[in-house]
Amino acid sequence: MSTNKEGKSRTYELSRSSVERLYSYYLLAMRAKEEGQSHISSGQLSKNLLIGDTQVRKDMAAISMVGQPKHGYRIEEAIHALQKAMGIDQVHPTVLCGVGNLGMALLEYSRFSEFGFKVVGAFDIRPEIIGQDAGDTKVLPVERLEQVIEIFEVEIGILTVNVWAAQEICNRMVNAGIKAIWNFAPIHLSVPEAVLVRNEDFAGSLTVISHYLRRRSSSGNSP
Amino acid sequence: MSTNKEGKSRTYELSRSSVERLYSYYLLAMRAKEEGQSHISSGQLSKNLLIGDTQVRKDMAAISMVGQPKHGYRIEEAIHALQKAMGIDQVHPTVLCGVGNLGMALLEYSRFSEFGFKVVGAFDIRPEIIGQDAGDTKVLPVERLEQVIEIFEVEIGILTVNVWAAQEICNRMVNAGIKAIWNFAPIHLSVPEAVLVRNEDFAGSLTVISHYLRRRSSSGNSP
DNA sequence: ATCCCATTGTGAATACATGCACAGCATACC
DNA sequence: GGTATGCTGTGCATGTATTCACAATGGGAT
Repeated sequence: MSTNKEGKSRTYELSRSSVERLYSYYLLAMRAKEEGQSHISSGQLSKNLLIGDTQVRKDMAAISMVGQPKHGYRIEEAIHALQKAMGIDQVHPTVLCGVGNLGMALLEYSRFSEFGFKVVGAFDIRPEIIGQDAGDTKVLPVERLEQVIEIFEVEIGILTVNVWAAQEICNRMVNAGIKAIWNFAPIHLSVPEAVLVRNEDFAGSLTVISHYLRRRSSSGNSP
Repeated sequence: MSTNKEGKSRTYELSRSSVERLYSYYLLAMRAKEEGQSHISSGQLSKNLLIGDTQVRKDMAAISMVGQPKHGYRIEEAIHALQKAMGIDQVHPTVLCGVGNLGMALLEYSRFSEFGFKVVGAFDIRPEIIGQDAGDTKVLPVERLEQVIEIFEVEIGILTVNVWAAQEICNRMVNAGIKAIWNFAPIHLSVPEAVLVRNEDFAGSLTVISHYLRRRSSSGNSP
């Protein structure tokens, strides 16, 4: 496919699960840099995470990083490549709908800016909280949703509304031009194929934990 | 292994990803029951989710459900089996550490009780919020963490503290006897093998979204 | 200049999850 | 009572992610 210098690129495809690991690499690389290291090896990266060193090398190869035998990857280069692959060197205008506890927590989540997520509007339907401060913005009435999305060319919608409102707000976001939705409502949203939906499924996690702790009630049906 | 009536059981192993789906089935089954249905089919379950009907049947088989040809699964029976497989028919004493915005949001997350998670203590280190209401409890000083865990035989720890405090609090939880940790800090905790850690990795989601929206800056290094 | 060795890079093997195709079955209808 | 039907149950095929095993590399020590 695309080539870079020297025709050496392999341009693997970067799988979904690889992408999810990139940020961990990034964090570790940043930390190592602050500690004055000039290189970082796949072994060093893997030891701090729960994955194998082979995996790390494949991921690095997938973002076109070339390491040096005996030294590892040049940190500066690695950080830059990771940022670029993740796309966190770009700013993405974002809106949030549903300023409940969770919504508010997310608005004040400092890490957003590290990813280039810039919240340009927070919306709710409840008159009593409209106008209140919420992170860097004020809470706006949900009627203004489309306007804000169009004016700021918003790309990302965070959905922290009630289940029953989720699909409707989702539709409005999509129609106004949003390209990705971060959904906290326990529902599978139906959207056009071009729109990315990322579900943050607390219920799944709670189920896994509960299942793990389940004490087989040896009673049951065998008297 | 274990057998139930008629020695018909197969006792498949229930995979991690199967477990994550159980709650969706449970929700749909409950809804169908409220609408007066007596049976629910794999097709009906799969149509409302993003998975195939085969998958549903395999999952149901894994929790020893036997369906009736032409009708599907008996709803009462299915709900009971799902509850039991998930373990949400049991109460799990829970503590939460780190009553920031996210912690507070979780404390007021109504869905907890559906899973049998009973928060018996919320802890923080900041004097200014100790004693404040937090969900059903008050915020306690973190020094009391071990006491509460031991007194109430707490099984679950929710970790919503800062990154740099996460491993230390985690250790204290584990030493006091906690069996599962729901971790919101972007770090891979090291724990004894017997302790379950479930990471709620916002960073992973943010990375996936950011990566998806990334505009290939066609500039770069080939001018 | 030569050799050593920690580390990279990758094809092949494995493990796992999902989807397909079809046999089996119990009910409802004729 | 016989038969058609719609759904279950499952072996097999497919696809994807991870791990294994090992060849290749090149800086640094001698």
